[in-house]
Amino acid sequence: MPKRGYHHGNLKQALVDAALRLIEEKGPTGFTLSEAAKNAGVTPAAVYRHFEGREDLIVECARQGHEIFADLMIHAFNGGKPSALAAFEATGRAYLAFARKFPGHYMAMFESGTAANATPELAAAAGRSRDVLENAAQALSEHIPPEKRPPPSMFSAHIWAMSHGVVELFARGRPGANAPFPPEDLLEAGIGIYLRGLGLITPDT
Amino acid sequence: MPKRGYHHGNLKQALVDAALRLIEEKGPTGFTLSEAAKNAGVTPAAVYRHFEGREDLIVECARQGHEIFADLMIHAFNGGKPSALAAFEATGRAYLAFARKFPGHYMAMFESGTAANATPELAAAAGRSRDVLENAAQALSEHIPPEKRPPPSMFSAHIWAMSHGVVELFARGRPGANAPFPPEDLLEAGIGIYLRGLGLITPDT
DNA sequence: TGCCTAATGTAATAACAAATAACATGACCC
DNA sequence: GGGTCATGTTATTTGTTATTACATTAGGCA
Repeated sequence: MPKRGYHHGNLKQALVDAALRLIEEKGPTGFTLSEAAKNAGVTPAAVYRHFEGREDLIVECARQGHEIFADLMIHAFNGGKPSALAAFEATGRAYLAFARKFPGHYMAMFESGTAANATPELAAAAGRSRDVLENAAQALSEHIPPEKRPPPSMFSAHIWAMSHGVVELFARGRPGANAPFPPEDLLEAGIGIYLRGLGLITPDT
Repeated sequence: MPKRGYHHGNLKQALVDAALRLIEEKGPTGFTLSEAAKNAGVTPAAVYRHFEGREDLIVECARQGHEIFADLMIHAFNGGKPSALAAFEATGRAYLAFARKFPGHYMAMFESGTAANATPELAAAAGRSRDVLENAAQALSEHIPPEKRPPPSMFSAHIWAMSHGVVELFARGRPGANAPFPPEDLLEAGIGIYLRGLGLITPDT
């Protein structure tokens, strides 16, 4: 490898990557700015050329996470094909897949204790990922008998809440001991029961 | 009150109380051992007579939280009276009420990044509160047609996940902006739809 | 080409927190 | 009244965040 000179070349992203690895490894609490700088091969003070401080670095990690998240969800939803229901369930699975595949991003987004509106950029990215879920709920909503149709934003909030709860409580080592079930199965069953409650799945079996 | 002398009298609990106030105010990340000590009227080093360190102090906050939590849930469940369904719904409301009324405890329990099995005492307390929910689910489960009856532990996991998700995402300032609905309504509606999906609420209206 | 300037990284330092060790005080017991 | 141990303090070490002043490189412009 060609030894880099005085200038790093792409320090900003290198710092974000280092921070993500550290957050994934030691949690948002254990993460330190100094260690991220060291892992990027740079002194702590250099970080301040690109970020306002520790908090701002975490916020950027969260922002990038929301961008990836929204893209994944859009891809999973796939414009509502082949059916509104199938697309919706794929979106639910994508939620859990994201949490599994990008744990550093997920922790920065939801477990770092940073306000979602810390910066306008973060708020915009978070809004985008929320809209994806809400659109999926909206599309599926039209198959619900109107008299028992909740507002789509409530519908999507329920799904988001259950998904997030499953991730937080059962896809890590959180409560009593461990998950009694694989989180994927737990979430899929939960969403299935919920959709049945809305009349979206016929109680055939 | 008589000014205390060299000895505090009940420093251990005073430190826990100070820590809880600080966690509630500035989040588990912003909480510092030194400030908790100062708020309790004592030097930072004194803390180490009662706790192994910062982490251990948070763990004790979480443990006390689980004890309160379990007591509240037991009281809400009320032995399954007047009906299994009513008792179960009361338990769900108690979850949210706990998060509202004891935010410091709740954050220490679920947002502090401490493992739930950090100490045997914490694991025991966490197990107790989990059992309460599971028992409530078990009791209600017997009203479900056996062929569509999920294991009670899965049932309770779903409820816990949705409750936790609602608290985390919509009972604070987390995502895009704010909750589009009051968290209480959101959770009650979500649980209602879920129970309908299980055939526990007749679709009369 | 050779300087000028802005961007980028370093060194030095201050303020603060965690943790530990050595010391001081007072409560309790005989 | 004296011993002893739990409890709290002072002092110190180490590590982190953040700031400031300084050094180096890249790239534009004559």
